[in-house]
Amino acid sequence: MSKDDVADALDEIGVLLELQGENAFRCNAYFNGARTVRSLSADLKQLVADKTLGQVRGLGAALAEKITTLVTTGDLPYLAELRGQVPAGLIEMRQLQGIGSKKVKALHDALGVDTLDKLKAACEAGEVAKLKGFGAKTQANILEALRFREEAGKRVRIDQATGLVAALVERVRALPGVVRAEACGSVRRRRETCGDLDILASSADAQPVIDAFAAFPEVVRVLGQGPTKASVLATSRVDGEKVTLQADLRVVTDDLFPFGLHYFTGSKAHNIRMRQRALDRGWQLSEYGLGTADAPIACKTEADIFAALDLEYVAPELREDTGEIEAAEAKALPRLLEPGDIRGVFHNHTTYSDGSASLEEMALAAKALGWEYFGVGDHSQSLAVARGMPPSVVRKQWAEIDAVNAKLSGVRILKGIESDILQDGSLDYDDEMLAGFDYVVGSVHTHFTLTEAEQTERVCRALAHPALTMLGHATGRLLLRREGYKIDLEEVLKTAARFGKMVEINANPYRLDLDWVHVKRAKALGVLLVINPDAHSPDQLALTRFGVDVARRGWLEAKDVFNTRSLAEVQAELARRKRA
DNA sequence: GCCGTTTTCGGCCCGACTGTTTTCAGTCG
Repeated sequence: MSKDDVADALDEIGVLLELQGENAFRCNAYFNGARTVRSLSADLKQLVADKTLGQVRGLGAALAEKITTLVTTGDLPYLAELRGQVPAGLIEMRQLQGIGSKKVKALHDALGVDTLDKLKAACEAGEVAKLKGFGAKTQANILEALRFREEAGKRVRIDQATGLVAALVERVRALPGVVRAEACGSVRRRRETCGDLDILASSADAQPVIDAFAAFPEVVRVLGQGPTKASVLATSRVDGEKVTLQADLRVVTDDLFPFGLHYFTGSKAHNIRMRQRALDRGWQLSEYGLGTADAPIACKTEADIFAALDLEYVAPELREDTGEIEAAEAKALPRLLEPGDIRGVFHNHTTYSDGSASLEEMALAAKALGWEYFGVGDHSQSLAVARGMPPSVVRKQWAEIDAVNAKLSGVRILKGIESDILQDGSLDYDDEMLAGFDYVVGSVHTHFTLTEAEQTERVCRALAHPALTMLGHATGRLLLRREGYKIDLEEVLKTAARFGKMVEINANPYRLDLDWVHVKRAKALGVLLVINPDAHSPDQLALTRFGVDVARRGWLEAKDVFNTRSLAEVQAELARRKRA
């Protein structure tokens, strides 16, 4: 049972308790516990085995016991019991915009409503409006929430969110009287998916900014609008795909901008720690300032806020309360990887398999990005659906690479391959052919339904192969579309460390796999990481930036990432590995 | 349910906005 499975179970307990009217702090303890487990960088099974779960902040005796039961038996009788007490439909009702556990419980208690269909019928019959605490407006809002359930409220990928929020921020900046405007929230923290957009602006006069925002062409519905804040549903086409998200704008005076920026960037868990730290000093921290009412502490930037609390500046990507406060206090934060540190990439496709551009076009696009090398990693022979290359085509590609390299200057094409990891864990092609490549990326593209033990053994066997250089997209997930295959990543990372193999951060925004939590773990285990765009066209090389985001969220520095090295260093290292 | 080293009880971040109320509860972030 993975961390996410355990966290999901804890979240569900929290929701079920809420729906029973349980004390909110007790419910929050489960939500906090879920978040803590989700972002644990240590191995959960190990913590269970060592009986040290209870030492993790946020996990007490009760949660430690339940997590232990979940991890060791794969089941939790307490959760099953709660499920039996609460109709499943109530959880769906709770997910509606504007409806929380209290209202769901009231609807259930008073009207016996326990499905979305019954809720709709009750609203249409006018029964909901008659309830104490409800009214005509609430009833109409519930109907609206039911109608928009399919359209909004869904998370989108970071590339989609970035596109939409950039358009909105640009419009806000152009409004009269706006001094500064920034995207905050999960977009600024560079999470792999986003559920909404947070925008902060500063202006001496908020109302006109709010009113203009609510009338932007991207806005399809205004969810709420006050003097300093507006919530809207905004939509746009990003790369041809329709993206609809809730977008919140807050407008503050410019002297409050740093506090607002910090507050609305979150995460919630990070903010709670920061507020607590302020309280420990007899101060208060909120979006309106730091200090006391009598003695506010002026801050011009976010860095000033951290400094006032005796902390190093914490980059937004690290603000998850996963140790960044402690590290900032000890002045031991990593010097995070920067996009400009990247000097080339290794896993990309050309027309030799399922890419859309030639070797030369791809290499020139890499050069245009300022890179020194472009590693090709077309598909191997077994993957017929992606036009995997039989050995004869590989030799043809090698000849063309030599020819293009002789012609081009300022960029070097490296002869790589994305070799399928076959069902038994062996690599595609025989050893002689594999030895002809500069490096080998090993990836799983088939047999996703093996058991976790089988999949783990398969990948670990590939990692043990002397020819393998790096492991591609470790779980095969497609964000918001497909779960990754079941695999014990802890075992995979330990095996990679044992054999000195690199692990890829696949920068395609559909994948972002290895995820940031495991990136942090990989670094702790001494695994060298490599960021690859898995580009199938020249413009996709720029997707590498999303991989840099993941690396930063995983606390990586330039030295932790192979493709920050120069061409000469890369060639020397690859040659050394082939001799070993 | 978790936490704490002035602790084992009494707190738990806190403000904006909405819709229901006529002072506040619920929801959200």
